[in-house]
Amino acid sequence: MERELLLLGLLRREDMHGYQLHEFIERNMTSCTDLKKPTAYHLLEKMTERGWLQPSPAQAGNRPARRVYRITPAGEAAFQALLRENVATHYPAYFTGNIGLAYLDALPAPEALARLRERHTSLAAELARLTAVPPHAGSLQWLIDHQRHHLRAELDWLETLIQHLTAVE
Amino acid sequence: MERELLLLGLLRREDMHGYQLHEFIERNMTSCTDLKKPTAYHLLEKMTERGWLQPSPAQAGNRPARRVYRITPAGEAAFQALLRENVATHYPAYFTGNIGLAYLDALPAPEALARLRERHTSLAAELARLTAVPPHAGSLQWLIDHQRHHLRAELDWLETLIQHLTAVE
DNA sequence: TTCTGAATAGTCCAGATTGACTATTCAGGA
DNA sequence: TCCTGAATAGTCAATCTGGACTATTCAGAA
Repeated sequence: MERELLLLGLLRREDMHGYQLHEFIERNMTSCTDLKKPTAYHLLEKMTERGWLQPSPAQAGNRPARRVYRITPAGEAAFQALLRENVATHYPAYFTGNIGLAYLDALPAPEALARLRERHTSLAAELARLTAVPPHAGSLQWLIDHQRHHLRAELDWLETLIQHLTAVE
Repeated sequence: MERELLLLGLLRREDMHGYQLHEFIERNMTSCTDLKKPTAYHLLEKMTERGWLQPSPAQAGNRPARRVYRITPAGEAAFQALLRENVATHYPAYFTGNIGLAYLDALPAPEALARLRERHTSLAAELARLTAVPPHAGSLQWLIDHQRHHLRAELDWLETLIQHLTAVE
């Protein structure tokens, strides 16, 4: 559902073909979703069947023909509805990485600490990488700001956890 | 992969059947994953085929026989490996709800604000609900602490966003 | 005692997802 | 010019996922 909103929103700004869409999402929207290429193509086909998109073959140079999608009025209507829903709702995020925390007591304390420090390192690196990104234009910047805020909070929490575990030895 | 860690970890503490496992996960681990019942059964079957679990039919009262799973030594080995990996790694969380934020400029500013306030309300309610939960025993408490910390950060961020948008009118 | 709705236990199958693959184009080096 | 590896564009088959379903048990109301 939200992946459809994502694709519609991009097509609203500009006609694009599948590869292009996937490329953009992978480069700029990794904090929202992890959309694989075949899934993107599948979604585009589905939305075309529904009449939300109008594909047209396009030739560029002598590359093989690509299917370029344009959003239809029905697609725009769907976008509007999905957007309103999305903005008004709080969607939970799932923390796969916390499953291990639930079983932390199965690990010898020193090893647990060592591994958590490893996690801390990659998390800090990720945050540093993100902080180095030059400011983007438009609403996309909110995504980066949010991600930064979120990673900062994760790092804080991880540090508290490590401190706690260190205290107990 | 992480869902397997989750199931193995529970079966390590106690033999259980599918319904029981799913029930527990739904009640206590919603912050880590959203594991549907049929998926849980599917995973249990797969792990059994791999030799990680040993199912045995169990009769309780005159209920229909249930398949009760016990973790095998191979399963314990898999658990250890998965746990170490999980603890040492930072897994990104995906914020489906931010897709809409990327397209916020497609909404009239007053409406965007109204909808974000709606989101704020449900987020605050969720946090309040969580804060009311009495402390749990053992490592599971980390999950609750983390979730609380995370929701607090989300709420802070949402408030900043709303303020920003209000300032621009 | 009988009935009803909730809880328990699990399954089916339609549809979503993705790892791995094909095939073409293109830039640059030898 | 020819070759190689990266980028472009998309597809296939196998697996994973979950909405909707069946069926039994149980507690309490009538």
